[in-house]
Amino acid sequence: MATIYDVAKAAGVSPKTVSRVLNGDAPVNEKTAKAVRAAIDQLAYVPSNAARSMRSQRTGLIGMITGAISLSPGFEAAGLPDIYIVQGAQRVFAEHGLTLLIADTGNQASRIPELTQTFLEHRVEGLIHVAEFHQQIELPPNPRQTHVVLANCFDNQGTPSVVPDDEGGQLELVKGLIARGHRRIAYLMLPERMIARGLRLSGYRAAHKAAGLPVDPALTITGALSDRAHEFDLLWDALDRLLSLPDRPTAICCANDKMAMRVYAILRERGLSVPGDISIVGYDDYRIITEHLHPTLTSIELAYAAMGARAADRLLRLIAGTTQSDEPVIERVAGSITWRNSVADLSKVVTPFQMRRNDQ
Amino acid sequence: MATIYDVAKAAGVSPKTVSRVLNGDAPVNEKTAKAVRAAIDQLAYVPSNAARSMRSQRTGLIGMITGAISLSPGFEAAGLPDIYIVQGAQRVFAEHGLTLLIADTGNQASRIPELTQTFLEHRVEGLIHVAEFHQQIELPPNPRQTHVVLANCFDNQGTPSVVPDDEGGQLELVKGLIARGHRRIAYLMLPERMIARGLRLSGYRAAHKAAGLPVDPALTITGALSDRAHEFDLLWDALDRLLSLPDRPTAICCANDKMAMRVYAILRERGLSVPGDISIVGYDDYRIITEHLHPTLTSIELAYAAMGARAADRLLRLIAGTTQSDEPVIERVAGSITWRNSVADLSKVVTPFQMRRNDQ
DNA sequence: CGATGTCATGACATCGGTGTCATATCCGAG
DNA sequence: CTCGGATATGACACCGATGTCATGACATCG
Repeated sequence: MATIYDVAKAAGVSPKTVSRVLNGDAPVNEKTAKAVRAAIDQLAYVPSNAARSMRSQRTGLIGMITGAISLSPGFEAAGLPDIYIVQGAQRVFAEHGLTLLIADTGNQASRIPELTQTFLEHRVEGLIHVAEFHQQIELPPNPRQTHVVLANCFDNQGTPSVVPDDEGGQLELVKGLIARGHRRIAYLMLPERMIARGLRLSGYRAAHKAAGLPVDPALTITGALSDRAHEFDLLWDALDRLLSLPDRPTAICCANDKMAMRVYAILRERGLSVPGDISIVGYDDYRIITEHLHPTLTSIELAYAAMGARAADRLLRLIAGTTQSDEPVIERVAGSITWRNSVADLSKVVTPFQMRRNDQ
Repeated sequence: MATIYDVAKAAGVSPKTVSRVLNGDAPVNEKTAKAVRAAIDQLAYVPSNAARSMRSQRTGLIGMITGAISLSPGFEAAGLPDIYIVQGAQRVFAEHGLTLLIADTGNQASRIPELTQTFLEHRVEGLIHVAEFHQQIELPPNPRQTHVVLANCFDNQGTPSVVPDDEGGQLELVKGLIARGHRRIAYLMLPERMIARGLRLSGYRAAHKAAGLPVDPALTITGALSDRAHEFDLLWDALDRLLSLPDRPTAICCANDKMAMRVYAILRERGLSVPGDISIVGYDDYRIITEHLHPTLTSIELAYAAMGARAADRLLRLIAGTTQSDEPVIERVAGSITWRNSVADLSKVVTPFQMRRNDQ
């Protein structure tokens, strides 16, 4: 591949002049510059980043490690949208002329040190760890040779993090249901060990408190298991308990859209209509489900792309040294709610005919 | 950051000896090596890939460009799993000690040249273009400075490609239905301009031909639009036509799982049961849908991870110069079918009781 | 007209490794 | 004892850019 010397020779100038044309860091006579550019085109010259970064100490690379980071495995991998975090971040970095290096742990936290080492060899200017679901992690005690930001996870070492606002999200969702006249709102929760479970439950309670409504413990039930086994039975039983309550709930919050999809099926099997007999909301706003289910499912997005972008922003500020001293270590990103047809508005009178029209 | 000179000084040896310890390319006295390793640990030394690759001319980097590559926009982005292609490829490259650089066009084909330029500056050893859905693309007439492989797309320049085996997939799917006693099989097709539409239709026909069955044109209808508008109405009408045929189909092939999900809803609305009254199969095996729908949906996977891995393999062989001369330019990857509860086996007698048990 | 400043360009060192070649040491064989 | 050969190590140049500094050609000003 052609070098800057080849170009210099072809254009009849010194390499340094070619460099100046490329970087525009000093005035070059227009005629000379034209000759240089011609030589560059003719030789299809592409400057070497390796050589450049040796002098400048800037590689323009950012590392990203995805996949299960958790040192304690055992959760079913969501397997899905953490990739949107990557996309969100990539977009921001691209705008700043930075290129993203990515590596996946393939579910083995033990591989993190070697991947980090590789990135350090490439002299990344910063590193983002992305988890598959909101969780606490523990990074190997790596001497911090570079800037690190965590996305969709956090640690107890004070590493800057960007996570979903689970508490605020559930709060808004339940507030919205209350605003639509619902008073008995059930909540099918995530598996026990998941961080989001507790946070969302707090949000659920806070919404009740804000509206002066009591929280009935009979309405909050675990709706999913971490190991996936017997999940359908669990859900069936949970709904059984909810529906046989003396004062049946008018709405059910599901821990995610997948669960909502199953709840649809179970309710249908029992001859109950959504939202006629009972309203359903999901979580994640996983569009392929929410928009294509029938009726379309109300849900709140897990703002993955936004989290990726925010994490990237944060890393850029760390690199630039412009981080505000009063920035919180953990930054929460809220997603927005899309109200679709799975929720009945009990505060208005709705005839069956109107309802049917609304739905699709 | 510490350099090899710092390490050499700390260990009381020459830089070259440190280099030898790192690379093991020449014998080093064990005592010396131990001192060097101690110095490396103590200084937290990480070798610089930039410096190394300047001499060795090997960067260990592979570039990947994702996003809509099509020069003719207008299709609804699948938005889904082209990212699994990235994962599949990443895994293979990691095994070979290569690191993946990724960039996204953000749906603008016009950005490809600049992204390619960036990768060339990083001296990638090869480049993979990934498309969001199976399509023909046209790469800018880039002087080929590096090896290129296409994934999920192909061109007319003879660039090595890895694409899904749409024809074979649909063939097997329909064959499977025929084997289960279905004779009237409808097919709800993809939008007109999509490559996969024609290929799958061929597969559908080939399966009929192989079984000696006639192909009824009334059974193949477009079930989706590229622009998403009025898609639900289109599907409703399509089903209307199918269900009012004198000899109603016993099975419907949907162009993808999303469509199958909607078909479920429409059939239910019409009081038809799946698979009691009619069997449904999807395409893509998008698990979050297929496994959680009720009844679970039979589908054939779009083997994205496998495609990524195959593309990576192919690129590695190109780089190594070990490509077989008789390799076809376009390599097709078949996905496997998972038969779930949405298909009735008409070749056996099934009582309603048994059916219900099978289902979940 | 000489001093000063600006513009355009080049010589040279340098970034941090590794390839090449030279050299020192030690061993056993002849 | 000498020599050939393996073993262990270092000196030095080089990969391809760019930062620093120097220099020559002009233009401007007092």
